[in-house]
Amino acid sequence: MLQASRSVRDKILAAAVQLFAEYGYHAATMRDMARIAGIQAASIYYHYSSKQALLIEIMESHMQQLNANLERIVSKPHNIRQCLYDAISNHIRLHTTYKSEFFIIDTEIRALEGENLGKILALRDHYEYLIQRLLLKGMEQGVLRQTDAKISSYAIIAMCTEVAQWFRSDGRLSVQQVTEMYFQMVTEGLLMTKDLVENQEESVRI
Amino acid sequence: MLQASRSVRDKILAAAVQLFAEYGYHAATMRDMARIAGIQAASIYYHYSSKQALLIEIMESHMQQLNANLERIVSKPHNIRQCLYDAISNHIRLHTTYKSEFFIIDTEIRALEGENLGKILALRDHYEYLIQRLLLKGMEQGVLRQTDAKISSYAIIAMCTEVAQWFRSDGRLSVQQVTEMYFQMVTEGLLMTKDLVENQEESVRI
DNA sequence: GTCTATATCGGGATAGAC
DNA sequence: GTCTATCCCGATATAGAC
Repeated sequence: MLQASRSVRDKILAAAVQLFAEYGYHAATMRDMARIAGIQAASIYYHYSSKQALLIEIMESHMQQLNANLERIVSKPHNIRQCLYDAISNHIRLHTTYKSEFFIIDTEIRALEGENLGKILALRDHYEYLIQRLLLKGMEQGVLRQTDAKISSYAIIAMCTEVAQWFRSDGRLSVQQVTEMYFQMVTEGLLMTKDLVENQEESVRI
Repeated sequence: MLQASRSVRDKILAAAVQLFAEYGYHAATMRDMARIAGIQAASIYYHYSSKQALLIEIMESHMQQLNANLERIVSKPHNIRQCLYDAISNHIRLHTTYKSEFFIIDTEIRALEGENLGKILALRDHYEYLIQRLLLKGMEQGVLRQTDAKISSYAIIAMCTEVAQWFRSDGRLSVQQVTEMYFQMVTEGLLMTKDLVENQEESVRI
């Protein structure tokens, strides 16, 4: 593939990401996309066969990256706590770095046609399976509380995914700060523990 | 308003809820809506001025109900822990009872036009404000750990909202079971605490 | 209040020149 | 590879009869 053609392809894809995220798949138009990419609408079809082809490319490539990273994390011989931290870190890092792309994945599943829907659902299911297996392993080892692994995985994924909706890279919090906050929330929850209460009382006494 | 006209109005609204949730606002058509309601497309416009009017009615009424309930909960002189439980319970109960409606609220914000967007965002902001105030009160009283109230509120809301995406009223879990699981997750997290480890060891020994 | 008929528009996609 | 021109369809919404 020639350099010049790749560049236009990328511009089209970037424009699609921007418009799908801002207006939604159905409300985004090929004409607007072409305008942003600096070409005519018809020229898009030399690079992509349809609007749907753009959607599936955006969704599939990023889901695959998310999954590949998680595969690598859970296959390492780390302890469960570290694995869980890495998994949350990966999820939040990708969802903040590729904010628009993952926002599209999160909100445009309904717009997938034919076998495209199955492809993306399979990737999502596999991701959930990896998280659930991690949680179950943690429960077996006695590191994690006994909970319903499915429900816990949904809760973790939902809260970490939603970061893509409000995170600003020029905001007051860094990706790492957010990751640490979410990890603490997932592992320890919000309630003050007896230990902490005692520590607090001690520090007040001292 | 006559009884006969109210009935058709409700059928149209129900059809809109179903189609907006299934296909998304822009992909849902007035013709399909009319077919489901058992009338012609043109007849819808006697009851609703536009497709957008249907969307805002669905979103506004349910957001108002969610907010009104939370207002009532936080104004009661309960302890913080109970208030937090009631808040989570209210959120999950409404999101499972009016699954499609809240799914629309969660995914079609972008489809709101003109001042409608501002109306819904104001309701959402107020809801977040009430949750944050509850969390801050809990921190002041030493019942809750010191965390960033904004971030914690986002995490709680995100995980409880997502229940609407997978919950089935004929599934294996009741609304109350789900509520208790999520409350435990929010308050205590997943990690096994020292207390629990000791208890577990004791019960093994015994 | 509901209908039939239709105005009006904008969308995705294609044909074929260059 | 990119263009101009256009096809073709389906969408929201309106007009006006009944």
